[in-house]
Amino acid sequence: MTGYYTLRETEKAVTERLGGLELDFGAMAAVSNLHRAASAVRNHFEQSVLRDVDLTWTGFVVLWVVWIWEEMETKHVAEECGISKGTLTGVAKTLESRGLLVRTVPPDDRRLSVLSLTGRGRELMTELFPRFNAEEQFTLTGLTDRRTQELTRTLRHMVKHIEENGEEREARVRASISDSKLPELATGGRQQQKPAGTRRTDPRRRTSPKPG
Amino acid sequence: MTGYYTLRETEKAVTERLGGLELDFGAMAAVSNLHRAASAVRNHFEQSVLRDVDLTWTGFVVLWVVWIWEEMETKHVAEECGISKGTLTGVAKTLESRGLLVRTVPPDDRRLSVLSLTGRGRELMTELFPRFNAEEQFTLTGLTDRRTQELTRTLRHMVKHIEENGEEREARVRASISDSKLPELATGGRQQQKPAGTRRTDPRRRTSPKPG
DNA sequence: GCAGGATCGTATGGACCCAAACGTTTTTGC
DNA sequence: GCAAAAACGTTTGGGTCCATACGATCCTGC
Repeated sequence: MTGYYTLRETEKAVTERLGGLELDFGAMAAVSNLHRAASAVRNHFEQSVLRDVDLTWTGFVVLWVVWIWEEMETKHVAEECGISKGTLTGVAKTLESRGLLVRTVPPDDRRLSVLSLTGRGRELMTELFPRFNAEEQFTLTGLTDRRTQELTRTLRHMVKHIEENGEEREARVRASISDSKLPELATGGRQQQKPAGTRRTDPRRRTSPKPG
Repeated sequence: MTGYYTLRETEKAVTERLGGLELDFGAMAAVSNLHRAASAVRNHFEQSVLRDVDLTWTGFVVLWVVWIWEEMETKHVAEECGISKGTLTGVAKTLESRGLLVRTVPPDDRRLSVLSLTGRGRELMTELFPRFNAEEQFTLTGLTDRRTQELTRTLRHMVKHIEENGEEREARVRASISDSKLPELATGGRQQQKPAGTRRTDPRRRTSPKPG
């Protein structure tokens, strides 16, 4: 039903492939199912509430954030939506062309750009969001309130941990990898020659979309 | 630290925006954190183990699936990876050009295309995957085995429910929406005029990546 | 045998997505 | 005051991603 192969078959195949190496299959299953579930949920929204209003997932999330906060600088919108500011530029342009959102430049700081919904944008969200929320409930059908809360708590824990310790960990991991033979293995010798020298300013996007 | 606004502020703002409407904030928080966590985890992998071997998330998942199953028809690879077959064509081409994977056409059915890793592809995964698994563990730091298992169980439950009931639900939701004023609202009157007539064959991608 | 249909992988177009580079505007240091 | 630095949104280039529309190949019924 779900996958082409069962869990047990997969684990067996992985074990064969990795022989004696010590692997944490529990962590593997958890992380794997995290992406599986997120993908299934997102797909469900795209195929139900979003499809006939012709909104992408990202477009909807942007509308949602701007709707909730009335108006917001693009930088913060990108952070809240979990996308890069460069991506947001394009998405906002699309939504603006459809008359759902406007961009304004505040006179006191003309570097900024502030997003806000149009009347029709607000009307759309007022009509759309309750349906969206109903599908959120649908995706959790069969779970008790207690289990849903436990799920939320666990996920929050992961997010917090990664946000607090991820950057340091990433640096360490990358250092270890660059000392290994992995890079040449991956590219086949012909190096990618990244300029790497001049880092400008703002890096790294936020980890995620929507509220807390 | 984490977001620009706190959870409580967000809920307050949502409540203001939706006044008396009945919303399930618990479901909202769970679904929201699901995406937040998935995004944080994926981002962590991209910035740690994948970055200096110059693999995208999707590229890695494709390699992983092909690695585990030795060789596999592209259709099934796409399903297992949670991407469309059209997307896979491009990704496979990229990986092939880097000498990590090869495509072969079986003589008995020349419509098919079968993927398998090259020697270097296998070597890469043997070296890379244990590091990947270590980061999976890292993302779950601080959770007991019991909580991790509970997380997995809950997520599996969601995936299963959506896979079994999603399609029907989506049809119902879309019917309800097309009876409402939402479509015109969203597009501003000027209809999108989708051809809509000729549905060919295979629709709908699989919901997810990686094992069970 | 041989049309018609089903199913395969691929090509295309448009949206998304990030990293990096860029130009403008504001802030900082002196 | 005024250059240098910082911060902003946007642009660009390359890759992913889906839906759709193919062309090619198998399969089916007659």
